[in-house]
Order: sequence, then C-alpha cells, then structure tokens
Amino acid sequence: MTTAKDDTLAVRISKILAERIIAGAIAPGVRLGQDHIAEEFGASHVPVREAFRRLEAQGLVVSEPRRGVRVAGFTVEEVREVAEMRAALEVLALRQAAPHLTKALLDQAEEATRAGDKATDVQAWELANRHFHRLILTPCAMPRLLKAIDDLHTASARFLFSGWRAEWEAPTDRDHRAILTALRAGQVETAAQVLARHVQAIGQKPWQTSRLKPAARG
Amino acid sequence: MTTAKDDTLAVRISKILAERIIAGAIAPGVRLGQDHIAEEFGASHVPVREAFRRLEAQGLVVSEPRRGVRVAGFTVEEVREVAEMRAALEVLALRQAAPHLTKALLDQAEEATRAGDKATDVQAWELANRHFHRLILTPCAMPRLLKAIDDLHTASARFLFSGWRAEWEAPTDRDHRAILTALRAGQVETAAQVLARHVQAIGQKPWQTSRLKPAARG
DNA sequence: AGTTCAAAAATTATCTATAATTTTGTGGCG
DNA sequence: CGCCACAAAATTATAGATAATTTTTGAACT
Repeated sequence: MTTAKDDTLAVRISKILAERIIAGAIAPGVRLGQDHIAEEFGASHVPVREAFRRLEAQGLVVSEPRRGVRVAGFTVEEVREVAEMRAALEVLALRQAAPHLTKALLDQAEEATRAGDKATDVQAWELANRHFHRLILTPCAMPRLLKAIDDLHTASARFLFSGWRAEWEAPTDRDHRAILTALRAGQVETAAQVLARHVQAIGQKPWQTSRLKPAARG
Repeated sequence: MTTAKDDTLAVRISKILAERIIAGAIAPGVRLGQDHIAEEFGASHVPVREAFRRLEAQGLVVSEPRRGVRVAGFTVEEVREVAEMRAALEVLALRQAAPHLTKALLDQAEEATRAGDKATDVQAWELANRHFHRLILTPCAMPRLLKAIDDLHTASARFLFSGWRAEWEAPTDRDHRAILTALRAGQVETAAQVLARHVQAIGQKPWQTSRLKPAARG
C-alpha cells in the first residue's frame, strides 16, 4: 500500500526509511550512511541522497553538510511544538471544512472512532485516529495545509510509537465523540476548541510520569 | 548574503533558483530541465536534482515523476491558503513569544516598521516587513514553527513581487504599529488578533480590482 | 599516563559516462 | 480526422573515479 509501483526509486526508499524511523526501528541520533543504505536497497547513492532530502523536509532526519544525515531526535520541547502546530493548523482546517461536511462523512468519522475503540495495538489505533482526523479535515480543500498537517501527524506518530503510553484509548475517543456531536449540532467553534485541546493534550500528557531520553549513541 | 561559502552545491543552486522564482524571473508553469540548469551552473545533474527536492519541499516547484519539475503556479485559492496558514501559525508563534519580548526587541521592531515607511521599492519594503515579523516571532524558540512560517513568507513574497499591488505601504504599517502598541501594553490577545487580520488581508486584497492569471504555457 | 599532533581511513560530495525507461513529437495509414 | 508505429528527447538510475572533509588511529612528547 505504501510503495506504489510508479513511484520513483528515491520516493520508495524514503517511504521505507520513514516507516522505520516512525516505528522506532532506527533510533534517534543514528547516522544513515548513504553507501550503507544504497547497498541494502541494491541501489546507487544518487536516489538515496534524494530520499534523504525528502526525509529532511519531513523533519525525520537532520542533515549537516559533509557530515551526512542522522535520525532526528525529539525532546520534550519538540513534541510540544509539533502538538501546538497541529492544533493551530487542524483548527484552521476544520473551520474551512465545516461548511462542506456531510452527514455521510460524519458517519464515516464515527465509524473510524469505533475502529479506534476496537484497536488492540498502537498501530491499529493510530491508523484509525489518523483516518478520523483526515475525514473531518479533507473537505477544507487546501492541499498545502493538508500536507503540512499530515507531516506533523507523522511526527506525532513517532512519539506515540516510542512506547511511553499505555492509555491511548479513553480520553482521545471521548474527544472524538465530542467533536462529532458539536459538528452535527452545527457548533463549529465548540468543535474547533475541543479539537485544539485534544491535539495539544497528545503532546503534554506522558511526561508527568516517565521521561523520554534521546539516544546516547552518536 | 544568500549564498554561504560552506553550503553544499545543491543548497546554493536551490537558493539561487528560489530567488529567481520569487522574483518572478521564471514564470509559473515553466519546466526546469535538469541538464539545462546543470549546464548553466557548470554542475552535474546530481546536485541539481537535490536542489529540486529542496524547492519542492518549499512549495516553489511541483514535481511529477518522469516528467521533471515545473515552477509552481498560484491560483487565488492558493494565495488565500498561504495567508490563512501564515495567520494561524504566526498567531501561535506570537503567543509563545510574547512572554519573552523585551523592550529592546520591540524598539527594533519599531525601527523595522520605520524602514518599511522609507522603502521606495517592493523589495526593500518586503525585507523590512519580513524583519519585523521575524523580530517579534523568533523569541518563541520553536525552530520547526519558525521554519514553516519562513517558507510561507517566501510564498507570500512571490505573490507580492508579481506586480499587482502599488499600495503596499499604508494599511500594513498601520497594522504593525497597532501590534506594537498592544504588545507594549501587555495585551497579547489584541496583538494576536490584529496580526491575524493583518496577515489574512495580504492574501485577500488585490483581487478586488485586478486578477492574477496563471501562465498559459503548458 | 594523558594530551596533542599528524597520518590514515572512512565518508561525503561531486563529476563523467552510459543504460534503461518514459514521455513526447512526427509521420503515415486506414 | 483519428489512430498506430517509430524516432527523438528527457528523466531516472547505475557505475566508477576523484576531490575534499571528517573521523579515527597511532605515535611522539610532556
């Protein structure tokens, strides 16, 4: 599903590397050697370099000239930053999307929420969660905005998958339902406010108990 | 100033191309042939391709697989979209920056406003305008947010330089002064609201009289 | 023993040349 | 007039080589 056949090789490599980084298979701070990656994919270094540029634009790796690229680390501040940006942009998207929301779309969104209820692992839940957000935001018809939100969502998924949270169900799904209720009642501003708090909360909760440490390895 | 000596060749090429696109030297829709560009810069196609990926991430070009890249066009809807995104993100940045704003910074911002008053061409005014926004937003200390705002500002500059506006001074500078007054009085929310309207207005005004046409060439 | 400096190794960044795939343009033919 | 085949051009990808820079290694010296 993720790797389309008509994509360019650089795009395919970047998608696979992105999946690994998001899933935590490659730790933050680890260096990605271009020859090493090229050899693994049976490719030359040229498409690998292009893949690096794509990942850099997404914020998944950082590149220092003549020093190669390394997996981006994430501090508490960066997690908060991504959450705040998501909140600001998703609220904008929701306000613009609201007039175009149909009953059918809201029903689909409710189904996505139920799918989140039934999820037994983080991956499945995250899939349903992303689906919910996309369903209610896409009708804004602002491609640049949606792309930006999607990249931020990807960054959020990194934090989610790093294994610090066991209670990802209850509060989130309650928020989802409150958003849908408000939207059905035509109370767009209420929905936007709940959405803002909902997204911000994702970036704030876990560090009350456990602290996320960046990888020591260089 | 724009091209640092220790930058990689791909970065230098992308910066020069970005300047041309922003200045309107290359029209929207025009195809950028990699060999053509490579020859002009006396480089090979490898760094040129990497430069394309950077420009793509900034939204200055669009890339279609196996078809090369072309300068991104901008429709009325896209201009609005960029303005709305800027408004949302700059408001967020201002709220976070407000507690760290010092009198010295606000004085600098006022000086930037005065520089905008004295500007005789669009380029000089845009430089002062960007300086003003950066001064009051940078203290938020959120690098990802600031980078996103900067890219959106670049996109705004494209519209500004496309020659549709002769009256770029009066209302903007009035807004700048209102923002500074509110900030000095500690009225952050007021400042944020003026900033939001101010940025949104940039994307709304000109099309009441003259309409921007995309390049006809395909 | 620890620090500093220099040589060596590894890696990045680039170029040249070439092949493969795809798009595009042209011309003929039904 | 439309459609198919063929040719030309451009993008995408590979391979090997070279220059420049960073990192590592090792040895001399205090």
